[in-house]
Formats: sequence, structure tokens, C-alpha cells
Amino acid sequence: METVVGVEESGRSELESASAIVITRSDNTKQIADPVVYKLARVEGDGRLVPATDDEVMEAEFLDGNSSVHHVLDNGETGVCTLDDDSFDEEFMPIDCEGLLNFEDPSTQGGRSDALVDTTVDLAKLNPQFEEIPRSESTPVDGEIDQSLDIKQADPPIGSTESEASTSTMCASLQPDFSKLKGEICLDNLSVRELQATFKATFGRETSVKDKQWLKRRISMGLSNSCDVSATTFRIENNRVAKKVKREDYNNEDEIHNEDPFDGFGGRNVRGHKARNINKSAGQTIQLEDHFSGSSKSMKSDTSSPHIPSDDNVGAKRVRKPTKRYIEEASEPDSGESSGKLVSSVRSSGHGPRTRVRPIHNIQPVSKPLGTRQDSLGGSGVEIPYVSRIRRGRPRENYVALMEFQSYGMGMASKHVTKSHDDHEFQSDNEIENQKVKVESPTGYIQQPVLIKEEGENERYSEQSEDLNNESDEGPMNSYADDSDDNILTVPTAKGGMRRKHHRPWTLSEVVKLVEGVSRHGAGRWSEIKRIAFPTCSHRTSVDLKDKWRNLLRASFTQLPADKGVQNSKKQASIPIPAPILLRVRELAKLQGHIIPHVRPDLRAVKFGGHNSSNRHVNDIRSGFL
DNA sequence: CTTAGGG
DNA sequence: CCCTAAG
Repeated sequence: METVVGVEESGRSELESASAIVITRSDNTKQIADPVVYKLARVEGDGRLVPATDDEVMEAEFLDGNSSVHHVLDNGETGVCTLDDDSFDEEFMPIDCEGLLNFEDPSTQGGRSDALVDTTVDLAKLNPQFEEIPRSESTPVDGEIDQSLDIKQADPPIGSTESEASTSTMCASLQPDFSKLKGEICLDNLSVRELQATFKATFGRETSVKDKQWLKRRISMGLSNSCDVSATTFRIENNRVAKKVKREDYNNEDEIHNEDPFDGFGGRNVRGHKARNINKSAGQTIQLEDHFSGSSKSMKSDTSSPHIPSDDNVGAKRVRKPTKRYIEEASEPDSGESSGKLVSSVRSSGHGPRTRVRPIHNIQPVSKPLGTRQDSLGGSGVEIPYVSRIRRGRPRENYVALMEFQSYGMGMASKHVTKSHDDHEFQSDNEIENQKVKVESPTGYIQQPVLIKEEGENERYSEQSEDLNNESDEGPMNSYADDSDDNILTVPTAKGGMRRKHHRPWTLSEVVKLVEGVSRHGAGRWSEIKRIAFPTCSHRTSVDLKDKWRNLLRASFTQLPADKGVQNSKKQASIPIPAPILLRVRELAKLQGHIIPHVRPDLRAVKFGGHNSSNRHVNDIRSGFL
């Protein structure tokens, strides 16, 4: 007998959604060495099963290795949930897919629609760019959405407790007890106004929706966005964002920080390519034997770096010679001021080794321009290359982003399971935004000239052409799997280096992923984190991660204490990070023995000119310095 | 190449 | 984000 344990949809738009790949599990292969075998079959439109082609099998294997999560249910069945969208990134993050597992019997589909609805939401929030997607908040469909939400909340998905228990062990992560302190954010207690503020803090944009349920739901999804709630230390229960305090035994990735390097030898391969995420906490084990050779390197230094802040080494920073730039700046004779702005302007005018502003003819787009066009820019009448299929910059209010993620990510997610009941919420948003886009670009080929200007700001143009219309040149996977935005426009520097062009605002889910990564691998192993948490993310270099973490630290230590002032509403225009995340950042920082970026001006002022005695005195007081 | 830190 | 020094 065969049981469908998971459904993975290969299509990315309604046009090709007729077929789905069904992963079946055949029980007669129950053997010790290989207890679970997946077969692939394709369900044609008429419902018959067609054996999968080799390509599909390969594809499924690929998926399995990269983003699938094995769920072990109490009845011993094992499910695999794969997602095609960006959640490729979340190799180590369990993905909630109970709803999918419930899909095993189509006849019960109607009866379980509640659970399935919830699945839709879960899947949708896996989309990391979710919060970036602009939507008009006061749409006429709000009422409809609310109703559906109510239904959802009335009946939580079956089996969630079970898998929650199992997945929660994956990330029990070394949280101190104070996580109980402020860790609970009860959305129920917030007023509409507060909810709106929280919404803004979460998604970075205002909302005018008055409906509490809607707001709570959205905020919940936003906070847990991109990775399963149970994967983080946040958990959402009945509109409550709670921190996890659960800490049972866990023996998977988190062991990196454990003592015994040999424990869990074969089951965990954190960095190996296609490392399986094996969750054996429930006593069930999926044995995928082919992998216990690969992890040699990943063990290194696991034992030696327990991140314990030995209090004499905490404050020791790497000594650093003054940089060239510093010397340059310091020795600038008659600049009159050291405001720094001046220096950069000097460099801009061509003095420095590299210039920040490129002359327009120096631009050489990475990808080949399809054509050129005369344009008079600043009256110079230069030839400006058309660059197609390159979108630059993704400001929060970018319709293109929405289009993509609606049809590729969320659209897919929602129609994943729910065909019977209407796909409210996202679907409706989708339609609304679709219309918007159509208005925006009726031809679909509105191409903006590449605007080369000084340091961005006014070059927020997006080439929203072929992404929408021309899908033929892409395999079904590439379109959304490769993070949909690999082509960052970079400009060549004089030294031959490439400089990225645009600031890409960190999305909330990226932040969450980063925090997760830090909690797993420790702050400092940025390349590891980059590989694990952002594998397909071509932007976000490890340096970026580091920088962002630094910013997060700063934010968490400054903004956190002054939390009472009901969301410092207008102050933060840029990146309002929800307090829970900041909380976690802070506790992680503590855990990893990070020192508080204290401002100690008096110490700084002394330097080592000649007042060594006083300096040492201070050091004695603060036994953590030097 | 990766990390840490300053700008 | 960019740059650069240090491993």
C-alpha cells in the first residue's frame, strides 16, 4: 500500500499547476537498512498517477537534501515536506508542515480544511520576503479575510502538538531562564493602536487596518516568518508570541556547542552538502546512511570554542594598525575640518585611489545589455545600455517583488493544498496587486534606462519586464529557487573590484535567519552562517551578516531598555526590528560572551600617552578589560 | 579566503 | 555598505 505523505508542487503559476509531484511511500520496502523509500509519481490533471521521470527524481532528491524536513509522526510514518521557494535557505530550520501530512487521504480533505488552511499560512510565512510585499491594507476584502481567520483560529491544526514537540527539540538552544521574563508578547492584550504599531515594527510599513484578529495574525506570521515558529525560540500559540522555554534532549545540529564531538556522528552533518535534516527526537529514526563519512571538517574547533566568556579575554579586541585611510585622513593638512564628509568628497573628485562616483561611460553591466538607446543624461547624450532582467534595488514598495513572490512563492504555497476553499488572504492580495502591476506596466516591457547617478537614491528604477512575461527560459525551479534576484547591479571600481550598488534593506526574516544562524554557530562564524542560512542568497555576504549582527547588537542594547514607550513610533524609519528579536539578539550576545558596546569615553580619551598608572587603575576596577 | 573593526 | 588589516 502506498501512502501519500507529502505533496510538492512543481508549478509556479496557475498555468502549470495542473500536475503535482506526489511523494509516495511504499510500505513493503520496510527493511532494516532502508526503512523508508520514496517513490515519485506525478499526478496528472485527471488524477491518475504517472511514474516520475528521472529528472523529477533527481529534483526531488535535490530538494530533499536541501530544504526538506523529515517529520516523524507518532504513528511511525514519516513525511517529507519540501518547498520550492526561498526556504531553500533554511536547511536547518524545520518547516512546519503538519497540514501536508494530513493530506494523505484526499477523502478527508474537506473535513480537515481547517488544518489545511493553517498550513497555507505556515507555508506562506516561509517566504522570507513576505514582509516586503506591499499590500494595500484597507482593501475591501478585509472582511472576508477576517472571517477566514476566525475560522482558522477556532480550530487549530490537528497534530500540531505532536510535531511541535518533536521539532522544538531541535532548537532548544541554550536560552537562559530569563527568557521567560519579557519573552512573552501577548498580542491579545494590545490595543488596535498598539497592534498597528507592532505591525509597523514587524513589517516596516504602516497599516490602517483596525481589525485586531487580522493584525495579530499578520504580526504573528511576520515574527515567525521564514522559518517555522517552532524552529525559533518564538512560538505562536493562539495569537501569542511566546518564547520557548522547553529544553529537552536534543541531538542534532545544536551539538556543535556540546562537549562530545562524537555524539550523533552520522546523524548530523551540518555543513555537508545535502546534509539531511534528521530529527530523531521522537525515537523514530530515518536512516540515510550515505552520509556519515562527510563531516570531518565540520567538527573542527567544536570542542575548543565553547564561547565561554572567560572574563579576562572579553574585552580584548584585535589590535589594529591605523589604516591607510585613517592616516590619509588624519594627515590631510588644510582640510580645516575632520568632518569626514569633506574627505570623502575629496576622494570623489578623483584624488583617492578609487573614486566613488563613476563616470557614466565606465559602466559595464555584468550581464549583457540587449540593446542601447540614446538618452540625454545631463545633456551629454550618451549611449545607455538597456539592461533587461536585472532588477535593481528592491524597496519595500516595489510591485515587482510582490508579483514574483505572490505567484512563485506564496501563490504556490497557498494553492499547495487549498483548492477547495477559496484562497482568501494572499490570493486576494495577489489579485489586487496584480491589477496594480498591470496598471503600472501595461506592456510589460517598460524599460527604464540605467540611471547612473551619484550614490543611488534617485535610481530606484526597476526593470520589471521579462520576469513577468517571459518564463520560458527558466526551468521550473530556477525561477524562484535562486532567490530570484541574483543579479545585483554592481559597478566596477577603479581597482577592479566591484561595488554593489544598492542598499538592500534587511528583511525581517533575513534578520531572523541571521539570528538563528548565530545562535547555532556562534557569532563570528559568518561564512558558516552564510552557507547554511543563506546558501542561495548571493547578496548578503558574510561581511554583511557580520555588519548586520553588529547593528542588531547595537539596536538590542540601546533600544531595548526604553521599551515602555509603546513603540517609538516615528523615530525609526529604517529598520524597526521587533522587540522579541532584539531580545533574542541580546541574550545571544550574552551567551556568546559579547561585551556590551559600552561607551567609555573617559577610557578612550586617555590613550596610552603617558598616564599609564591611572589607566591601569581603571583596568583593575573593571576586571574585564585587557 | 575569512574575520574583525573602523568609516 | 565599503574598506582594510590580520590571520
